[in-house]
Amino acid sequence: MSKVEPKTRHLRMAVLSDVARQAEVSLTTASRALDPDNDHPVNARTRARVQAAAERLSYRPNPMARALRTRRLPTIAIVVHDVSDPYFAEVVKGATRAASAKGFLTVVCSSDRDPATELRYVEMLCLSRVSGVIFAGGGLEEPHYRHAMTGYARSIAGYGGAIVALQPRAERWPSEVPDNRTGARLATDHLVALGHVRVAMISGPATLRTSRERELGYADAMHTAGFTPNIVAADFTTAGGAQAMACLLSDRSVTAVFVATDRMALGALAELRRQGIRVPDDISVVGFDDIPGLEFIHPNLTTVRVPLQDLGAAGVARLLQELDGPSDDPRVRLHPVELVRRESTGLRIAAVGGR
Amino acid sequence: MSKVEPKTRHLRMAVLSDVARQAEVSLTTASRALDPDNDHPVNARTRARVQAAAERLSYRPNPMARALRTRRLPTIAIVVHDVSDPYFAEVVKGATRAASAKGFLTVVCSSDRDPATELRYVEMLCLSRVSGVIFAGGGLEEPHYRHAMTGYARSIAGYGGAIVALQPRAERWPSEVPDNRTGARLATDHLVALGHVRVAMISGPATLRTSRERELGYADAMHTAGFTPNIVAADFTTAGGAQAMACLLSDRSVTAVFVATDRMALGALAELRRQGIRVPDDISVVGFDDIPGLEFIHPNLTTVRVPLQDLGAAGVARLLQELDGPSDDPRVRLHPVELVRRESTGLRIAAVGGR
DNA sequence: ATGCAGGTGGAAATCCTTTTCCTTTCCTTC
DNA sequence: GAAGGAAAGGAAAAGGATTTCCACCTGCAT
Repeated sequence: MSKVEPKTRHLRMAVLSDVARQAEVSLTTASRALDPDNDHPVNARTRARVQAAAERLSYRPNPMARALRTRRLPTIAIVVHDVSDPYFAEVVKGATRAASAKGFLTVVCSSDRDPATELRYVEMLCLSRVSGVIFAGGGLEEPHYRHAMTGYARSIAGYGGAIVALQPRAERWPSEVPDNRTGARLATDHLVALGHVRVAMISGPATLRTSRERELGYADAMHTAGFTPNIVAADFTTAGGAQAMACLLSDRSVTAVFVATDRMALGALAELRRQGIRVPDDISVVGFDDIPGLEFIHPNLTTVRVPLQDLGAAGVARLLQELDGPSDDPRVRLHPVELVRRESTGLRIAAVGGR
Repeated sequence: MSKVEPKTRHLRMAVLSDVARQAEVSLTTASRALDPDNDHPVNARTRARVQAAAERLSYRPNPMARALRTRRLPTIAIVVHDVSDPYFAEVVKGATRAASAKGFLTVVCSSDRDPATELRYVEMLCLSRVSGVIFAGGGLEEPHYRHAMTGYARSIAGYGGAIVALQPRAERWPSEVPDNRTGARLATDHLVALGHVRVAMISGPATLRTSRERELGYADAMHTAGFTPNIVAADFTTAGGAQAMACLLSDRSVTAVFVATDRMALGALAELRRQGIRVPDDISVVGFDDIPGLEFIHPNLTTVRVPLQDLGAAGVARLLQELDGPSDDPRVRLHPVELVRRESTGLRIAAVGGR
């Protein structure tokens, strides 16, 4: 009598055959009528009837059964070095938001910078038949793992999955990457424009292409200014940044440093404070990435803004597009970056005897 | 002649029937021999033979087929307010690591603090038949969504999935939560021990139980000290923290502030710097959570350490345990927290006319 | 010799959807 | 009026594992 639903409503969810029965059509027709692509020959009235039945039973197709048949899950994966690194956290945020808008779930794989862990993740992903994998960090540049990685990549392609990179990876895969080279040039030019001559750079591991691209931009700018580059390599960690800074300080003529990532710049800043060197009065520092939270460190870091969330979202969009079949878009799409001036850079004050 | 594998190796993966054929047993026996639980009556020699065959073919069970049958995916989900908030990022990191060690993938759902988004996520999760959901943040306290949420929760339980909370949630679900009350007491006691009398608190939204628990701890400590509590509510954002701080500063007798989260404390610190008030000389500040990166802000924030990664890992462990059947463990497990003294708190310097 | 218990393992059902293949119907066209 | 073709929709297979039900065999007690 009342409108109360039967208790069992929630216990057993409607399946396609329920819909078919209710609409008095076969399973086939029901499936076809409900196909969002709508490209099957089914009578409009029949379709409406099926859709009504589905609606009434609040039918939702079982993703697992569907995945079993279509060979892929409506899920994408994003692999990063470290989810709790603000850089990756932002990228992941952008990616999950974009994915969920398209009805995809996102699994995140944080490799902790360990190639073996990353490889294990990729194997799991491959087995799980996720629709695609976005490499935001990692991606196994190490030659030792490259072979295994290639195997998995092939296997993913084999079942119709796609791969996208958000970092420069030798164009093996469709990529959405920040314009690292231009960004580094912008940062260096800014320091040069402020009158700095001995501009050093703290870079990342030489094996990572991101490091190399940023080094290239720095070198470009230094060369056009007629100065000689001075690069010291660190490892993309804050501790590494601090150490590199300390090492740089032995050369008392350095008055400006371009640091390849904000995280390392944070370490550099900490080292400078420890040694009682004022920023920007004694030394100017510019970072790269514009990770969130920079407004709480002092002095506020001048840096190069990378549209991190957009990058994540673009990765998802690209992945979905790849899934629809290969397009003729450029394989590598560059995302523009911009210099954001804050407090850590200032005019060089000429002084006797260096610094 | 050579040991090179046939080219097709990667194209078609071995399935159970291949293993069965190779081992000369039926599908049934193959399945049983490979069951990790090892609780089926199968002859040791037969089992060995099957396992050898599986090994040889590098067989991996298809998770989708398995999921279709067993009604759940070897995947867990974690829902948070915001993945790029360091608090959640740490929790997610701990969770993904623990999950992957057990062969589970982790999907992360970042609700951006929007109940509707969260609800959409939970529906997707529910449909996807993930093995379980961990609510690290969110969880739809809003009465308006509570009903829908309860429906999904029931549906998850319906197919054998589990739910775990990492925040105080009225004991509806098994929970792993930080000992908020003790932590707040520790923080307040610390300030009192330093000679502060007018100790104020900046708290979070009144609807969140985390806020309330921390308020309770603060009030406990103030009462035992014989002082009167003074709470101003903000919204857990940095901007909110700054605003609340500004508001508190109108009372010139306040010399110490306990802030319910580090993020808000960062905002408070920024406001203090803006107004030229020295920390800890003029005002002492203590936070809560011990999010990473605090070592880069100045002064280093004294805070209450919450074992964030452990919390995430504990959530996963609890979830997996829940999946094995209900245990008789206490429903809510409290995780100990500890005060970490840094630079933002100091002795109260008595002065004439307040502060 | 008969009966029973317990260890083994096979056949088939099950999970739910998509897709292939096929039949029926109806319309067009020569 | 026969042939050809398109539209509509049904039956069944496929996808790959787990699980239920059952049969067989061995060994032991009656």
